[in-house]
Amino acid sequence: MTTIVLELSPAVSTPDPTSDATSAAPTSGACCAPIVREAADPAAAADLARSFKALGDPTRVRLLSIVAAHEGGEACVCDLTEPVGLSQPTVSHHLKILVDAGLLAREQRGKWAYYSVVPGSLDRLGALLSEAAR
Amino acid sequence: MTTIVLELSPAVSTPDPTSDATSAAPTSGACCAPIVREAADPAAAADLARSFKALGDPTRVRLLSIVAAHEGGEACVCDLTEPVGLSQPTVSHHLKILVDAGLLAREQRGKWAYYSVVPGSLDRLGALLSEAAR
DNA sequence: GCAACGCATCGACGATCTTCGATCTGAAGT
DNA sequence: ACTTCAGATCGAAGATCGTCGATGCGTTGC
Repeated sequence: MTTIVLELSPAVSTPDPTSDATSAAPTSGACCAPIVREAADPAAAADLARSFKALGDPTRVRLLSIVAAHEGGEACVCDLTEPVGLSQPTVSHHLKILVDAGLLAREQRGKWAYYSVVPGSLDRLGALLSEAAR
Repeated sequence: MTTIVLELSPAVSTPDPTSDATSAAPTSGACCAPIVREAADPAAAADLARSFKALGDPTRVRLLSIVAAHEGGEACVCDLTEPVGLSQPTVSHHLKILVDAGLLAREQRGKWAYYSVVPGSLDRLGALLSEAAR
């Protein structure tokens, strides 16, 4: 979901460059520096935060890593429950969060449920970070 | 802190490729596919998760964006408290979390505290994500 | 010295999250 | 049909988080 777009680029009409507020405010003037670019709007920020929150738990990072480390890039729950040392319901819970975040895909084949990393999902997040740092 | 390193590359001694476990398990065999690469160890995963958790809150994403949008890439608390619509203690709390995560830097100049984005910090996280997706 | 200002810190409260055991749902297998 | 197995879902307990008002600390100005 989500079409995460972080708009940082469009320059906001550069306000009158009369007062140079960069070099501190010596006496009484305001501390505030003018805004040069447009900040991310609340909706985009919430969207981004939702994705990062899914990666904000050590167990989920490990699950993602373990899935990616498996041959074919997929693994079932029984492959994951032991390496992380948590109960099966807990692992299922974390996997659901990663699926909801669009980072993992779930496919049921017979008795087992196979999880795989959604191609490009991590790259997309990484690109957003690099772009935001510009 | 942190020297976050996510080791996903070093191929673990490819186990005997006798049984092809990729194409499901038709009858009784185990569902498990072998591990091809080494997964991130718990310490690295916790380190990564700590950074992502700092970005896992909408307010903090906005703060980071607003700071970056200011001229000179820095802003004081009084610049941030109004755009996010939260109390000053709350904003200070979020800023501290971002500083602890190594994403923001704090510099006190006279009466005001100026926050700026740590150069390369977001790029580093983004690069780790792209690498992990390989 | 004293008041005003910017900001950090300190509890405190409610909300959310992580984890578990217990239970439910489907798919194989006998 | 009944049992078995993989996995999801369901409360519940405990921990963590986000937010606030109140307060403390350092700097600036009178």
